[in-house]
Amino acid sequence: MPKISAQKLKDRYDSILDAAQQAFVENGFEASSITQIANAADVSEGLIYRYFENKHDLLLRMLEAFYARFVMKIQSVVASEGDFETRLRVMTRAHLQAYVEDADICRLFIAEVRSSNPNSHPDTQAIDKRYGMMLMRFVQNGIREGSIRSELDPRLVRDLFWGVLENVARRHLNGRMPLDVDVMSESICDVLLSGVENKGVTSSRSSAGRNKSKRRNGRSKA
Amino acid sequence: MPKISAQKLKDRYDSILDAAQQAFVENGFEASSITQIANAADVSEGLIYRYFENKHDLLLRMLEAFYARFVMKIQSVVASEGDFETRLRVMTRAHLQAYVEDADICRLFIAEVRSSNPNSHPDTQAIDKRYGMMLMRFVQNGIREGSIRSELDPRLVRDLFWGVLENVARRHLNGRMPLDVDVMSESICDVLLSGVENKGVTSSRSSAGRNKSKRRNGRSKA
DNA sequence: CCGATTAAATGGGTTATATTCATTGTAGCC
DNA sequence: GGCTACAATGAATATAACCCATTTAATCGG
Repeated sequence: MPKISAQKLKDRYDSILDAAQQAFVENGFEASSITQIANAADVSEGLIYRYFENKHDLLLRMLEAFYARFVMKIQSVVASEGDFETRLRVMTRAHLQAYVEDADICRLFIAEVRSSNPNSHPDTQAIDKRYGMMLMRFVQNGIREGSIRSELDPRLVRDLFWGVLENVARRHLNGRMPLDVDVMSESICDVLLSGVENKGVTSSRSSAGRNKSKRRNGRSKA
Repeated sequence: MPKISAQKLKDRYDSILDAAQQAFVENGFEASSITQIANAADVSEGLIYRYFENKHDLLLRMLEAFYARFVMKIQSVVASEGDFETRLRVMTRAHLQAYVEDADICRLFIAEVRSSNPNSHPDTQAIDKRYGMMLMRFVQNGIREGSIRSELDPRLVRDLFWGVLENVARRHLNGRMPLDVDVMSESICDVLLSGVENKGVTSSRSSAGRNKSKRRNGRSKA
């Protein structure tokens, strides 16, 4: 056969990837078979192994493509004007929105990225790392602009943002509650910025403002 | 063959579960074979299917057992004396500690619980739910005691706690950074309680205290 | 103590599916 | 037009979960 044009190769590649994505999203990774994907993509089973290393590699490439789109979306939105708080609110909304729109892929994405241990699957780790770096830059900008307390470890702040976003999204995806993206993202930003502590004197107890000074700086240790 | 004593049955069950846990932890779920587990447990392959529905069920039972221990640990520690803040610090430390001690099982746990979609695997969801309920009670106590702002949605607060714990733990497990549990848990509690916002007038910008009143109550909508 | 009963345990057989590879087809080039 | 290099095929292979007919042995009634 021929040394086919680059375009044709790309098309074949894409059609296999598309078929795989649809299969994985509909039936999950395990329940999707190479045969089924091959049929859907109108190629032989063997050909898949010319374009992809194996079934799992097929999943990874699919997730990478999804992730690239995801990051692009978030970044374009974060690059917008406005102070840190505005950008935080916009980003949070976009982030949740993406989860809601592509719930099924997100599940696959999270499962894959979270499960792999670092020794195997460096590709997976790389996806995760890029994601984290984007958030990290975001936080660092916030610190630079003076919107985030500069004594905080930016990595911790990033994990805080990251964690609450993923958790809120996941709960709404796995539960059956519909997620009002606008309302929820606003609440998230509020609590991220202000913390949960009750600074008023509402309490029956006096725990609220207790040893604040000690906490803010001191390593009291336990 | 005999109707064996309940004790003997329990022992067999446990020995299979132990072998499975070791295999899964060392090689991961996929890479562990029933044959290998059967050999390690000194039983025939077929017998495993008398005690467990299938390989995946074996994983679930193993994770349930792990999770039961985990919750017990946390609960015993949270039940301790002290105000909300103290309990929060103690719980956070215990939580991180557990992650560090059983890193490999935690990875399996997270992967399994996070990946499954709600339609399949109700057992998995149940594990997750109990976990969430424990945290939820914790938060509600904090609100009742007046330590957490009562206008916050407790579910959101729970997701905040949950998310940052998991994310911090995961990053340290997957990266190679050692995690200083005491130091990190203190930082986490600080930021959870106080939020990230810079309330001082350090900033070159005026973003810090800008529309605070609007934020605290109003649905400004977007 | 014995043999009948019944459930535990075995392990070879079955099935399902990812992966391979010897073979076939064909696009581009001389 | 034939040559060649590579795309493409799909039957064959390998592996591993899972099934089931058969075997083994605890328990108990006599």
